[in-house]
Amino acid sequence: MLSNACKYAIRSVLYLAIHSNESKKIGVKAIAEELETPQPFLAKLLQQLSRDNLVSSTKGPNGGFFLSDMDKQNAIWNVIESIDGTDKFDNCFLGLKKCNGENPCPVHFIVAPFKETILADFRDKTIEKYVTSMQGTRQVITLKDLDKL
Amino acid sequence: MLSNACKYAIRSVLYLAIHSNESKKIGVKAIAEELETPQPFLAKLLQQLSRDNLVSSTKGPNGGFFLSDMDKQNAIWNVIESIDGTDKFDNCFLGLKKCNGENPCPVHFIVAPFKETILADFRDKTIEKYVTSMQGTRQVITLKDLDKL
DNA sequence: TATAAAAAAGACATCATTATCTTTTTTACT
DNA sequence: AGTAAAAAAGATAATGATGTCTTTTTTATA
Repeated sequence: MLSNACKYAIRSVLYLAIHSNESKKIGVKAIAEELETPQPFLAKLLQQLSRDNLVSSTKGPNGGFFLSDMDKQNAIWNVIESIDGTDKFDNCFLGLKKCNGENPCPVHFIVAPFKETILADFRDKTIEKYVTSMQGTRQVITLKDLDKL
Repeated sequence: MLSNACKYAIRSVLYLAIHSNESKKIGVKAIAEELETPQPFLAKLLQQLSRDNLVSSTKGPNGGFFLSDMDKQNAIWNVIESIDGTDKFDNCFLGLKKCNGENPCPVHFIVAPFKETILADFRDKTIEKYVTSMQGTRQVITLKDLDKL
């Protein structure tokens, strides 16, 4: 569904939302170690997110990445747009060019409700809200890739 | 979600389920033209499906591919196993190695119900039943890739 | 001002997917 | 038997995703 790149990016954004702020910036190295993702690859992704104003950054000593309060008003959807593009969410599960309620593929009505649900979540729920609901449960730990628990 | 290869394969199987039988075999060329997929690539996929006994074939003049009644008792799931493998269905949407109800990623409870639904459909509904429900509506036409309608 | 730390940028390497092309095997039919 | 049609198999090519390495730019601070 999502590329590795996009998964890394989403997890980074959520990680930064939880652990960083204007006065506590975090470097690529630390983020990559924490999320257990390839460091130079993640650097590219953070650059891209930075270009699209989804994460903030400062260069130089004590520099790093962080999420401003404004950044936290973005949605996961914006991250997906930035890294993968969102075309795939429009596409038919079986790859048909014209597939819709009028002219459905054999799995259309199985897949369509899910798309609605997940798209609504990704589009409408801000990063900030994600953090809130993560802190409600103990989901914070699960941003890591590994099974260290 | 599914690779192109797998989408082509599923559509081919459904196409054969509708249009072929023991005494009406169809060649790769015709299938590829009908579904508008790359012909030599589709040939590879049909070979793979044939090795896994998901489609039947005979060589030589008047040979071709077809679905026997037994073949029609398979599920879409078997096609996915054959072409893509089904690992991706076990994996977390955000790529976390340990993600489950006990230890959920931030989107776990959004994604999990869908997985159940679609997996049940893919695993338990036979090709034959797919054909029946396709013929109930007019979904047959939508196996094509293009918007000719 | 010099230095070092950090992101930004660009070039390169690797791998899987997608796709094509060629040769071989099988088999019906003349 | 010979031929032609079709799948099966194998080798090769093109592309995009993934990942690494090196250089440049920016900036805090000694």
